[in-house]
Amino acid sequence: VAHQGRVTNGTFDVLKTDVVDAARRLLGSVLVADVDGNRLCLRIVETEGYDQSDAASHSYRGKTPRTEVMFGPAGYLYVYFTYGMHYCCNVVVGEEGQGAAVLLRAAEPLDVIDALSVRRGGRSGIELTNGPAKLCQALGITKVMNGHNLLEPPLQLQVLPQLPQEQIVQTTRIGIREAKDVPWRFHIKDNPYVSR
DNA sequence: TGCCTGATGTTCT
DNA sequence: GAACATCAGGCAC
Repeated sequence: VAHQGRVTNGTFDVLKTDVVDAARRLLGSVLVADVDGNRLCLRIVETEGYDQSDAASHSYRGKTPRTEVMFGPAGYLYVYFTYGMHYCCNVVVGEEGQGAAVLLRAAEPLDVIDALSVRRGGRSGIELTNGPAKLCQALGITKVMNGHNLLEPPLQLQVLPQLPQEQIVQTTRIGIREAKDVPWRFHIKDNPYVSR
């Protein structure tokens, strides 16, 4: 993996697939984040898929200024602001114009970096990154990162080979009102950083 | 351990 | 004006 070294992603062609497949593919993949001068790797352990056919998705009612990035090419970051105080981030997937993205709900830090704890108000352990807004706060992701190309610093994505099926748990999504029964949440089995 | 609520601003009806 | 892809702290059990 890109530990301390160079990230070697050519393209995100592997993400030009349906949202469920992409959400599974992103589990176990690695984020490489530059936080206060440190290069830090995190393993994605929980994802949720959203696409235009889906009443819970921001893209459901078509392209707006807010959702424009969702309709762009795969491999870009879609960041939205919610509940008046939190940011959440998604990886755009599928073909351009499709309006599909995968919410990153939790990740497991592979490096111990104090900067993460500082950004999270002195918290530690699973509390650093076990939720979508916590993850954004820990990594310093805000609206200025909306539309960021994930091939480039300060936040890069390395898509790794898909995990074996027996390590993946599939459930309904969390914290939504519409389309509650759509089972497009995925997480790594028994990983402590998974929310709930 | 689990429910309830306040914080706080953008988007949509 | 209401809803919202959330979180943290408080209180009851």
